[in-house]
Amino acid sequence: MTATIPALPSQYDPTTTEAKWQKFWEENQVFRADPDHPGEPYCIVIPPPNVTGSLHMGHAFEHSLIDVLIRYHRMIGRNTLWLPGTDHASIAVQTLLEKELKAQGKNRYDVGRDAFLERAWQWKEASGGTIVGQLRRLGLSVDWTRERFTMDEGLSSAVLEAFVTLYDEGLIYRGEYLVNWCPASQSAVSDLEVENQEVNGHLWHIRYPLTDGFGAIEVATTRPETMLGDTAVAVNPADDRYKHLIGRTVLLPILNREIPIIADEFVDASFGTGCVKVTPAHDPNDFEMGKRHQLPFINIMNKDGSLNENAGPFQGQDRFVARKNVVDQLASIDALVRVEEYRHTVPYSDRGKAPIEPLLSTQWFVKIRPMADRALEFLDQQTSPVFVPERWTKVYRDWLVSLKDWCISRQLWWGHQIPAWYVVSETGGQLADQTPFVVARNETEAREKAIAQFGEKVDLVQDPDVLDTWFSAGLWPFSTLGWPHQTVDLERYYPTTTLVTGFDIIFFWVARMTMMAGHFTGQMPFQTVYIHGLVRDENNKKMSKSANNGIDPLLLIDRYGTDALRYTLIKEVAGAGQDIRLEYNRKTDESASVEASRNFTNKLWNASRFVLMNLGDYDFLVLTAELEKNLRSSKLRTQNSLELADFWIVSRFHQTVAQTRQHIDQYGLGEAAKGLYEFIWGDFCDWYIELVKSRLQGEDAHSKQAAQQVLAYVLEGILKLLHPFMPHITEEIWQTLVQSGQATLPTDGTTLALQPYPIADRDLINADLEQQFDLLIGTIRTIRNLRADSDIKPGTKISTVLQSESDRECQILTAGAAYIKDLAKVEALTIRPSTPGCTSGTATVDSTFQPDNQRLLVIGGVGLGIIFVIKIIQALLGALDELPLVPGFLQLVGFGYILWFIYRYLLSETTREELYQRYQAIVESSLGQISLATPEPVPQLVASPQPQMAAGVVGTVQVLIPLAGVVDVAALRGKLEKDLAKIEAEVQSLSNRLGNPGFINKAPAEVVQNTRTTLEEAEKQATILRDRLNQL
RNA sequence: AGUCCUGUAGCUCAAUGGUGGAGCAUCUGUCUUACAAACAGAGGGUUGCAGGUUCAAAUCCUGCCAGGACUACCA
Repeated sequence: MTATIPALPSQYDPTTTEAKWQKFWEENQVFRADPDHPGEPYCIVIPPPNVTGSLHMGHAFEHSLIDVLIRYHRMIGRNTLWLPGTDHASIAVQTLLEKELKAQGKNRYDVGRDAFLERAWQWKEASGGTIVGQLRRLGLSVDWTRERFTMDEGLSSAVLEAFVTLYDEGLIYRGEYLVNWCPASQSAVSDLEVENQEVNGHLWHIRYPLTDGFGAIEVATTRPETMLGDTAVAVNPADDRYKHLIGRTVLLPILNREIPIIADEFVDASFGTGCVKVTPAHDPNDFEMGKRHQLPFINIMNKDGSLNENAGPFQGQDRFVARKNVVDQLASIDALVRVEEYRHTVPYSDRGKAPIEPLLSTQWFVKIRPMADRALEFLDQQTSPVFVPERWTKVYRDWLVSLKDWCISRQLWWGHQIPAWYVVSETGGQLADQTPFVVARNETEAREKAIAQFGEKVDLVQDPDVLDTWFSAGLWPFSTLGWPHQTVDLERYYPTTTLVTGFDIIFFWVARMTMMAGHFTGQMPFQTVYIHGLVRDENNKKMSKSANNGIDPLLLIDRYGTDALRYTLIKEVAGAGQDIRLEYNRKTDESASVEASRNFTNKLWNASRFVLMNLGDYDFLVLTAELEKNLRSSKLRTQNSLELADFWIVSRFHQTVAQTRQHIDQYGLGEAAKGLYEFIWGDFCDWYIELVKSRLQGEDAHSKQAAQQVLAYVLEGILKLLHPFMPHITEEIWQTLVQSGQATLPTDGTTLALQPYPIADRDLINADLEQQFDLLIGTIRTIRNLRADSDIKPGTKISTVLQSESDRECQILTAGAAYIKDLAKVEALTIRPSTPGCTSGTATVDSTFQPDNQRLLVIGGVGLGIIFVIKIIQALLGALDELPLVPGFLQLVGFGYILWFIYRYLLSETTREELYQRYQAIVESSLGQISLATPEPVPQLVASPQPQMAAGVVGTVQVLIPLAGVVDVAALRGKLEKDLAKIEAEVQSLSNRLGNPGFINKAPAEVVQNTRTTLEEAEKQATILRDRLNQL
């Protein structure tokens, strides 16, 4: 059975493993959603990546987060669906294809609409799968059988339905407005597709002479060519400098057009000269002013960005050429006052990468107000959707309140063509702005409508424009599930549970989905919106194409594995929604943080190898079933050879289960991931595995078996807990573990991904036990620490004395004596009580050791030990009888001890048992030394003189290690003094606090009590250290 | 300009108002029979600055400073 195990390499190789399981999951349709599954639905629709895109770190981050949520909910029994897909990205695809055509010396009009679209579909078939293939490498548990595309048949019909309905309801209209024009793509774009960039420009000051000949007025502009379209100059009505000019006219230079000086509140008298040139057809503010004052709207620009016939001598020139020429001419006619260097923001087209021109044109718009108000109602009255983190609610709300009508038409071909047909027969066969139109689901329906209105002889031409990609994206959560048809999926999975996305598209996408969903489905499309942060680069900058600072996730996956990358991204998230930073070295393509996660996968791999190597011939189910039975039948007793360490790790495990679930339920994915790291590496690998090693190699078959059971049980639990975060490696190990060492692909599709997530069993969590273990761990650490400080070689076995005045501490130490000896490499361990105020040199087994004559001394020592015990008994009797007659210091000490001893050990049965165990431990440790072959430190059972000892404190346990050979007293002293100084500072601080009446009176009693307890302990530690120092 | 987020060890981040902890990195030891991608140990802090509230502030309030994001832009 275990034959395959030794063949496992000592380093985990993610490359083959990850590909193997990705293929397995997909082939077995493990993630295919079943509407009939009994669980409560848990559905997430993917934020559709752009079909032209390739995987960037933002995708990797977002999808890792979603996959954790999805895998977790699938494992806790929810009916889970993660629906994937892509959007068609009108402008991006069109730009790409036009570039191709341009390389062939053609444009889209040369090839025609149909051929162009054919090419587009060909391109989509050939290259549109890139991003989808890359998503697969992330190991996402999406249901590929339900993959959608915004231009597939179903979604296209949803778009039609939505458009026609909105139009019929008067929520879509057509009109002439100023839109953001992208001369590069020659299309309108929405406000949101505009990216403002700071540029170094100029502010040109131009003089406009008054037509009546007396003086001139000075205006300033960053776009001097627009002066050709000026139809007024505006001043603030309250501006005393210009009041007298209002109503008079100026002569526009070059064109010599007479334009009025108007008064408008919009003008800021304090900026520049306080005079503004007004170009209503080329500036949004001027557009509003133009409407207010009924000014003429003069459009001076063609759609390609060149100037038109209204630009007079500059007709045909590109806008930037014209700008220079206009400036030159203004200078030549002395109308240019001055040129100022000026830093300002210029709107750029997000896709076309060219400066936007505000341009007057006829477009289609969605009337936003009624839909936004509906979404606001859901938010204000039903707190729907819920935003995580909560602060984004305000951003979302502000946006809904201030939304303006949405321009949805794009002068492009790739996309959903607008279902409006112009009755061109009414306008002489031409499609003009005023041509009447009908809106319908298809041409047949359009023709019927047109005939009804305009008679039999109608010629129809469909609107050539397409809809904004976000129009179809706004329908995504329900159109992908089948809307407008009432499908089983829509019934079962809508509204979806959670939407996970970045805050940069709350406006673009989230608000549009809520508006559309509110309107068409009467409910919000998701219950919760989890807004995650950005991935920043190593310099804390947002990763973006324009900054070219992206880090390729595939490069990191190749180097470290998908699991490592996913885990890194998730572990970095603090709380919900915080930005994360990714360490990266651009020269070597290495990332320290991903490497750390890779190391973690390797740690898990090796821990699992260890477990598998030590399980022998086993049947996984039998092994864990047996343990379950034993854990529950006898809890903390040890009849089943389960011991302290076993109960401890089981308790820690269930604690971790509870904590992990709680974190994930509250979107604390980073905390959950970090918690698992600590448990797996810290508790399980560093402590538990080390603790069971001797049992696995020991003689006690029952103890060995118990350890095997616990190892298997906890390891399987770990794999389940970690699966949502690191799906591949956990699947690989789990398959091997449950197949009793075989690592074959299961033929029945059995997978970790469908196993139930661990449930925390409160009965197995034992806080007291964990606390006890903390003392053992602390003690082991202190001994190791003293060893290192004292230059004791790691391989050397030593003697150690642990002394505490606390019964409880002595009990714990005794119970864990074997662990301490094992992990701190202690050969002779003495645990003994110390009376208060008498922390060393009592009449118990003394801790004086000498490095020679060991054999003789040991024999003598054992003898003396026996005599010592007898003496105690004698002293007990003697003291009772002869107390007044036996003076002397030693006897008094002995008597004090005896009284304490009786009280402590002899009055009850349990403490008598403890005494016996202690005695056993002492005997064992002494006998252990007899078998030593080489000279070792050995206890000399004489009270004085004091030896050289390394000393430390943990809790109120004094840890003493006798030192052999030449001892650096100064170093010992330095160490002790340093420790003491630290403790004394703490004592001082605590005393001060307790000496403050305000604190005693006002602080909660519990806090005061805790402070007192801490002070007592600190004082004890200080006493111990001072004592030790005195004896040096 | 407005809104929001973030300033804690060299780096990345923790700490229900109760007196600052991890992981990486560094340094020192160790190839101890799962793992050197490891193990054991150590050092490292005026919590951005200045006030205020409080018995008590990294935490709450105010103002600055720095970084970042978003929105709107003044021609």
